[in-house]
Amino acid sequence: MEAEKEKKVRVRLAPSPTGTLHIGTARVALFNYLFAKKQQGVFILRIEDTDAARSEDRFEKNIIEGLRWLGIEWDEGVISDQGQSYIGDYGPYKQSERTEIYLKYIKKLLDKDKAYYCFCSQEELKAKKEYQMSIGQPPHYDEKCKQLTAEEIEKNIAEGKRFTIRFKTPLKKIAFNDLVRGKVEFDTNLIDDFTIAKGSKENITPLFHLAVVVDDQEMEISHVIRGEDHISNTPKQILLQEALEFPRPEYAHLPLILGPDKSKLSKRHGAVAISEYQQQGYLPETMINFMAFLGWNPGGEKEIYSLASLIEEFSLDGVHKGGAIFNMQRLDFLNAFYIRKKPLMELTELCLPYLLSSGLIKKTDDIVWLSKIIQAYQERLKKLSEIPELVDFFFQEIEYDKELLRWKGMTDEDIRKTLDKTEEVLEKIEPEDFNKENLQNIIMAEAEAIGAGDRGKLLWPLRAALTGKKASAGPFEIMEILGKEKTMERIKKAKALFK
RNA sequence: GGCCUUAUCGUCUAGUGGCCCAGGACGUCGCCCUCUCACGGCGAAAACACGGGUUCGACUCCCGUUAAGGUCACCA
Repeated sequence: MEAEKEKKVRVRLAPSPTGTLHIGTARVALFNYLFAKKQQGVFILRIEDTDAARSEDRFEKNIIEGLRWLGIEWDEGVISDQGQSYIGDYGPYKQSERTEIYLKYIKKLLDKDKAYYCFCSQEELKAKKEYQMSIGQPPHYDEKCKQLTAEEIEKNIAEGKRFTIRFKTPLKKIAFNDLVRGKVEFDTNLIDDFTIAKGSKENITPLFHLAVVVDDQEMEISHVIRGEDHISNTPKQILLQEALEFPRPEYAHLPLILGPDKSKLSKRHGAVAISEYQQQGYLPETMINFMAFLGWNPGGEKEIYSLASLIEEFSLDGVHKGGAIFNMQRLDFLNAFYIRKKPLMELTELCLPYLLSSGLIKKTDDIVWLSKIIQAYQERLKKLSEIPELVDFFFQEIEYDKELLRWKGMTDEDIRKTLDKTEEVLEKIEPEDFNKENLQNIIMAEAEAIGAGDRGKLLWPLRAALTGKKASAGPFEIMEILGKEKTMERIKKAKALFK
C-alpha cells in the first residue's frame, strides 16, 4: 500500500471522436483533471479512434475545443486536430496511429494460445444471438472457431476471408477494488470470448478492450477514472491485463448523469454537447461548478467553487455511488450568478457575438456605450443568448401596443396628460444632465405629485414608452443610455397614440 | 431475462451510532423592497423507500423486499 502511494499519478481521458463532447464525458474529464492536479499527477488526453468508420475529425476538434473552453488542460496528449501533434513521450496519443503497438500484443496473445481467429460472419452471429435471446438465454459467442486447426486458419486467411480475433476467456472469478464502490466481483462464466481485433490479411485493427489495456499499460496509467457504464468492461480488461502480464491500475467508476426520467442522460433529454451549452451562453465557470457537484461535493455548505478551489478540495472519497439527475434550473441559477459576478467589460465582450449575429449592432459600435446597456441588464441575464431580445429596443424603433402603455385603469386622457407632463419636465433638463441620478430625482418628485400615492401612473407609461416592453430595466438608466433626443422622440411617438 | 450497482425534501446534497422530531442550495409558495422584470431581505411547505435484525440507542451497521439504473456489438 505504501509503495502504491509512491507511484506517480497518471490518469487519462479517452474519448472516441464519434460525437461532440458530451457533458458526461466532460465531467469525467473534470474529475480526472481534478484528481491529477490534486496529486501533482499527469492528466492525459488520448483519442480512441480505432473505429475508423464512425470517427470524424470534426468531433475530435469539438472535443479538444470544448475541453479548452472549460479550462481543463491536459499535460500529455493530442494538442491539435491538424495532423500528428502531441505533447508527451509515449508515442502518438491517437489510437489510429498506434496500430503497430497493438499488433505486437495481439501476436503475443495468439502465440501464447490466449486468443484465436474467428471467421464467423456477422449474419451468422446475429442469428445465433437472436435465437439465444428468444429462449431467454444471455447472448454468448458459441466458440465455434475455437477448435479450428492451423491449416484451416491459414487457408481462410490466405483466401482473404475477414476475421476477428477473440480472447479465450478463462473461467474464474475477478474481483477488483473500486475506489468509489469498494469491492466489485464478477464471474467470468458470464463473459464470452470477446473480440479484441478485426480485419483481414492486409489490415488488422484492434478493438476497444485490447487498445485500452495496451495503452493504459504503455502510458503507465495509474488510475482509470471513468463512467459507471464501463464497470462491466472492467473484468474483461483485467483478464487481458493478466494474460499480458500487465500490472493492474486502480479503478474508480463515477456515477452517471441522469435525465429527469432517471435514465442515462442522452440527446432525447435535450442538449448534451458542451458546445451547445457554450452557444446558449452558459459560462465555463458555470459548467465546471455544476458538473463538479453532480455526484460529488466537498462536504461543507459552500457551493460556489472555481476550478482552482475545486482542485484544493477534490477527493475521490466524496464521490457518490448513485447517479445524479441533471437539474436545468440549478444550471440557470449558477449561470445567472456567475454573470452577475463578471466584470462589466468582460461580460460586454461575451455578449458581443450574440448582439452581432442578431443584427442589432455593428462591429464599429461604441463599446463603452454598449457596456452601459449590458450593465443595465447584468442582473437580469440568465444566459448570454438572451441578451438580444432583452435590449433590442435600444437599437430599434418601437412599434407600440397601445394597451401596454395603460396603467391600472387609466383612461386615454389620463395617459396623455401624464405623458405630456413627463415630456414637459424632461424638456427642461439639459442633455448633459441626462443622467440616472438627476433624472431619478426630478421624475420621482413628479411621479409623487401626479400619482398621489401611485407612482405607477407616471412611471409605467414612461417606461413602456421608452421600451415597448412590459418588463425591463428601470426608466432612469434607460433614459440615460438613450440620451435626451431619443427619449423625447419615443415619448412623443407614444403620446400620439392617445390624441 | 442474466450479471453488476444504487436508494435522505420535487432536484443537487450534508449527515460515517447519540450533536438530527434531519442542515444547506436550486426550485416552489408567502411577505418586504418596487412602475415592471430582475436583484436583495425575511419566512414557509417539503425527505431518511419498506420490513426484519444488531445495539442502551439507528438516517447511519447486517439481512431481505421493493423500486430504479447500468451492461450484455466485428461501438467506445
